[in-house]
Amino acid sequence: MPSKTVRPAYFAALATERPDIAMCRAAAYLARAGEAHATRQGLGVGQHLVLKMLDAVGPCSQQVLAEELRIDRSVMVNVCDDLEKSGFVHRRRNPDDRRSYAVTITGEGRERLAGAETAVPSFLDETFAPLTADERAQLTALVSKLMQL
Amino acid sequence: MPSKTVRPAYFAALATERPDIAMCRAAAYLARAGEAHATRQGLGVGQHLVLKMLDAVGPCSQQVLAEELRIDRSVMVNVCDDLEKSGFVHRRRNPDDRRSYAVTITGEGRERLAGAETAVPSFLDETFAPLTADERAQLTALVSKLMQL
DNA sequence: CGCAAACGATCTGCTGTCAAACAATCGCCT
DNA sequence: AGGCGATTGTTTGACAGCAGATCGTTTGCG
Repeated sequence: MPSKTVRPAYFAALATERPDIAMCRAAAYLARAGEAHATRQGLGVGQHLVLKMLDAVGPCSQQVLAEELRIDRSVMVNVCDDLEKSGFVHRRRNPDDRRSYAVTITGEGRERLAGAETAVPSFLDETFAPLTADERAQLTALVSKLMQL
Repeated sequence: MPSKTVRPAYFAALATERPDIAMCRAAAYLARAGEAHATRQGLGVGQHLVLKMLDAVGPCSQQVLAEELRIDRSVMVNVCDDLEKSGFVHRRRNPDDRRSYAVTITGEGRERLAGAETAVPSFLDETFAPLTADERAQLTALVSKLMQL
């Protein structure tokens, strides 16, 4: 989208000097786009990620979900509450350690996840449109290395 | 920092599949590090950026500062308030357009900025330690292109 | 067995950000 | 001239994220 004003464009200079600021601003843009896409789909970003992880690795405690998805515990509570209210997961006590829940995805949850997943590629194509597939892969690799994965 | 548990490490897989999520998590890490560094220096991140831009391009309205630095207008109000209270900037009405301010950096503000700037390189070296200088430049270039700068 | 420490889930309070509304001012248009 | 939409700075309300305390449960250790 072209900018209507031909201002000094100081931000470009700042971005080259402060990669941390540039990353934060880019992430804010991505977060807004993702949130908008998620609400269009009627499924929150966190909810989507939880369903996706449960489908991939099986039942988990909220603790593991929170740590692995980098979502705060106290936020995970509400995410799982909403998912349970919608019937996409069910929580029952882990018989081996009754302190923890075994959060499990339901059949209905799998269907919901499948529907949401089909919309992801086009969303990524839109939001990462300025980058080629190769550049996108480079970016992913660099970010992963930054976080020491 | 090594992780104490050798869990499935699902996040690494998620990061390769969802670059948007990976970017958001990395940016959150950077934001936390930057905020911690800023409070150590006693100058907020936004305040630092405003001083830096004023020093680079001269007096600006809060609107221009907000748009260029990607800070919300209603946040910029408090940032400029604090800077003015500290004596680092002064606001006077623009005589040509009395709706807007001409926010100007003071001599004291320049001194404060210079002190804060000297601490930036070491901060960047710490937070971007996993990346080489070349990779850091690649990352910056990719992020800039993503935001179409 | 009894008790202290640790852990998982939840709740509460605080902080920061953003959207929407509002007053003052400007530019435009007839 | 005058009216009306747009812009600038500000205030307010809502909401997400996070730190810390709480409650129930389990584990370890004498």
